[in-house]
Amino acid sequence: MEYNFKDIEKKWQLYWSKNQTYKVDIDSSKKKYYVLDMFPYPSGAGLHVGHPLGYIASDIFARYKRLLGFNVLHPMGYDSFGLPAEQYAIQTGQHPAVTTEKNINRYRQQLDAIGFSYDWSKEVRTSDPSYYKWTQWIFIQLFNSWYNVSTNQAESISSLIGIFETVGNNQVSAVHTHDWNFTSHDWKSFNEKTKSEILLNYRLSYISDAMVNWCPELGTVLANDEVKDGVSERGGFPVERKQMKQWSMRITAYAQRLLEDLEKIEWSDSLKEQQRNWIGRSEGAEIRFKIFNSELELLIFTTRPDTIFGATYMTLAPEHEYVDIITVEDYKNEVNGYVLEAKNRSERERMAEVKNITGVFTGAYAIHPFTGNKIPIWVGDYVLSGYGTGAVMAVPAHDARDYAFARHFNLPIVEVVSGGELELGSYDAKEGKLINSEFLDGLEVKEAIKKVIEKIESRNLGAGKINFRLRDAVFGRQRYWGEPIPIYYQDGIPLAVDEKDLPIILPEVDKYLPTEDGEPPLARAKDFQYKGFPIETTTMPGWAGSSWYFLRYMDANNNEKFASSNTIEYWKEVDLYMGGAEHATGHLLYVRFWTKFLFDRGYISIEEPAKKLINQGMIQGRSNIVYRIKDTNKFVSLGLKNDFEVTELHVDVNIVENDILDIEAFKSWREEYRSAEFILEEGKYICGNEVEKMSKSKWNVVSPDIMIDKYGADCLRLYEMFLGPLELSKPWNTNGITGTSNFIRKLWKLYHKNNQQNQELLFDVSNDEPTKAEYKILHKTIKKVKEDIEKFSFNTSVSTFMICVNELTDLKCNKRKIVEPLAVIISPYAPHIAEELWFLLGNASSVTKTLFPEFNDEYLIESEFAYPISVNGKTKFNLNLSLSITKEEVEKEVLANENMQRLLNGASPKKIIVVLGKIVNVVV
RNA sequence: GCCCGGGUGGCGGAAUUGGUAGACGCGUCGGUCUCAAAAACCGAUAAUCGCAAGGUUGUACCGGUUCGAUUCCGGUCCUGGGUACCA
Repeated sequence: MEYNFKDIEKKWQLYWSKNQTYKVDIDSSKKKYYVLDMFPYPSGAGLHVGHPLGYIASDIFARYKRLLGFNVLHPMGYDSFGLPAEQYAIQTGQHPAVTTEKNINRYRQQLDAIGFSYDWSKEVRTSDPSYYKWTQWIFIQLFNSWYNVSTNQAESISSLIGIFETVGNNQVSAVHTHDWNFTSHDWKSFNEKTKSEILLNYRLSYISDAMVNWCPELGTVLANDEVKDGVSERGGFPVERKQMKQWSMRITAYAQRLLEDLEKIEWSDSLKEQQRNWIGRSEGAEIRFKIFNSELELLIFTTRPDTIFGATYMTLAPEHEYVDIITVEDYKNEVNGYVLEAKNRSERERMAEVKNITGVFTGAYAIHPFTGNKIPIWVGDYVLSGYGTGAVMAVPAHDARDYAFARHFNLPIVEVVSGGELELGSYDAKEGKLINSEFLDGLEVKEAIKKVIEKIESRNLGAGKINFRLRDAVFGRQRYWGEPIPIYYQDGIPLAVDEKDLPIILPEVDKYLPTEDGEPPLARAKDFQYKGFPIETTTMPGWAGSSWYFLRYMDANNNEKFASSNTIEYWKEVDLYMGGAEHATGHLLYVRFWTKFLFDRGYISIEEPAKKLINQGMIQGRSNIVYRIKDTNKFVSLGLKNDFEVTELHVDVNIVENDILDIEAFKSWREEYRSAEFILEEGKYICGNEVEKMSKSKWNVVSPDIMIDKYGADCLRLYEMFLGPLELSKPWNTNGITGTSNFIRKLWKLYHKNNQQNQELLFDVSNDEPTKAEYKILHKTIKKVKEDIEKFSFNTSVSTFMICVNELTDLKCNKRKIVEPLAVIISPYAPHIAEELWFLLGNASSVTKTLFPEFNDEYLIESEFAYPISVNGKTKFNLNLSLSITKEEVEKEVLANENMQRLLNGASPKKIIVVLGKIVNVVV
């Protein structure tokens, strides 16, 4: 009988769970290694084949590290708060906790079937009160902290209050929202409410005004994702942009450190670059422009203060507070209309439609601080209110967007940097000499920037400034299914709930919708109070729970602390973090932020959550299409479809194999197809295909269950790794799975022989000493696979296994001394078959406790001699040749090789490539 | 629009990071075995010209650097992810 994966995989999975094989505890005698997967959101569709890609890769690495003797923490859990469960609850009335629980159970079954080596005793669920108790606790720590710029760290709010009481805030250098000067005397005279407002100005979690997508019809705030073409995706109701009081997190306090510390971690350059761009540090200046006939001054931020003499107009964001104030009467109608229209377009839309230039003149003018010229003030939606000061001095000669705007509205363009060969406007002039710029004329750009900032500062027109694109993170959500924010309001003053009273349990509500007056769903809860005062009714965002979960795994069942200090000290940070690149600027920034905060406040001793990060690519769906001839129940095969007028229909990919439709399965798939007829090609119905996002509605979701049932978990694991480089996105297709399936069967047959009588395969290994050739095959494989695992190049190691098994099969090698170590090196990839093989070989213990075999170089060398290459009588270097070639042949080939001749006078070749005794190429 | 990826046979992908392009697997074709089929095994398989030996062209497209480019540089096209309340 062939390899019976069903029985064997079940047997070992049971064995692992019974023996708690993968349970770990801190062990100071061993080096630790922490392998973490980004935990999944348990969706109703179940796990699909895309999920395990990263999980298999990290599992391979975790198992590999165990084989090397590390104490490996490899946990798993669920990011179980989220919007889909809430949407489902709104539709069906089922409590999100119920559906979430159901989904989690399904996920767990599916994960178990793949044979992961997780320590399930450390499972976490973000929606579990015993977990979110600590999420709330961290929120309170943030609420009770401020960022001291002088010490460059977060400190307790009580130290700030102490400073206020003794000296006021004049000497305080803190990250805050509004400027507000007061003395200690003033402070003492403020009432509680004022004090509270002042402190909120400094706290790391605070209340602010934030722009949101408000849908009056649904009475709720929508994600940009939920808004399509200006209307809500759900229901199609109009959506408007609106300011709203929201809880926020002062992540901007950490902008510089988040930027700098990227140097300390081994994340991919592209991901670091994305974070750098997201943080968007830019050096420049803030400059005040007087407004003509007004007391007001317009504050702008520019990265190019040197081009100030090229500023020919000003542009305000439509949301800018001055728009309404400065607009001249005659222009009011037009400006108001424009602002109203711009307001309801999302930032993304506004930026995306850059070719569609719009704007209006306000009728007002600013005064150029150096020339005294009147500069028209415009409103344009290419200026965003959230960045800088929401106002720019436009220098059309040296900025593409300003240029386009100026050309469109016929505004003057003054060139101030010479030396550009390119056309005006497309020339950003980062280098060159200043012209038309009075005291800056003749200076290089860099010098000019310095000089103009000095001038601006000395004349008190503004100051040099470092600006970040990063914005504070809006933290409140008008949703039900999230962590309650542990704040209550006493006479309108927000106060933190006492830590000993945590968690604030998510209350029951009659409906998961906002109230009639547009209050969040939690406002429906009866007696949602603390000490008789109302509790905050917005909840935390999805990213809250995931911003610290890596710490909870260390000590998941601790009721006294989020994790005990000795576990935190032992496990420290994640050594390998595996997850999708789509989290580059969301989760991966927030988790770094919270980690730094917890470090500042002394709760942990690490400043970065993860040393090394690998992004696995996304697996896309590969849909299959059938073609129904219009107004019939007749389906035509792909190659013949052009002869007919057809409708394209998605067909369940599970009843299609290699694009060939299983006609019987199709007929019973749906009632309406029972009597379907087919026009075939060569007796087959060929389906079309398309690569798209995996989605239930496209019938292209492939669940691992079916694959496991058909081919086994090991086969699925090998196949997902074999599919291509881990980091690349790729469509799922099962066309090649027979390859890995064949490999497993071949491996099985390698140490089984056929029983002549009943065709049974009998276990059969020999104790003979392997030959040199056999050892070579083994050690070649060990070397390659080890290198591949360390490079996360799992696809090529699967190839290596295949070559190895093919070669051993050719030699009919079933020797124990080869098969035993082979089982070990295969075990990270295909743990079940490896374990079974190990067991058959008479080893009781699990392969997970074995050491990874070292490769031996001696077996890899075939023949070698060093050949000295001489130039002008001097020996320049030795060639090490590893394939059979004679001295005479070398001489002949070296002399005959043109490249060699040309190169001998220059640098030394590193390598000469020799094939069948011929030098074919030279590496310098 | 902006930021970050990717583009190599019929298909998934290799290529020691500048040195024999196409490893390995799938598929297809041919063969062995069989009454037949399946399975298994063996062989062929980038395109093109040629009976053959062998030649030519080939890593999205255009150009550059180099003795030599899939690899480095400049530009273009297509495509995936992110774009701040999806997770």
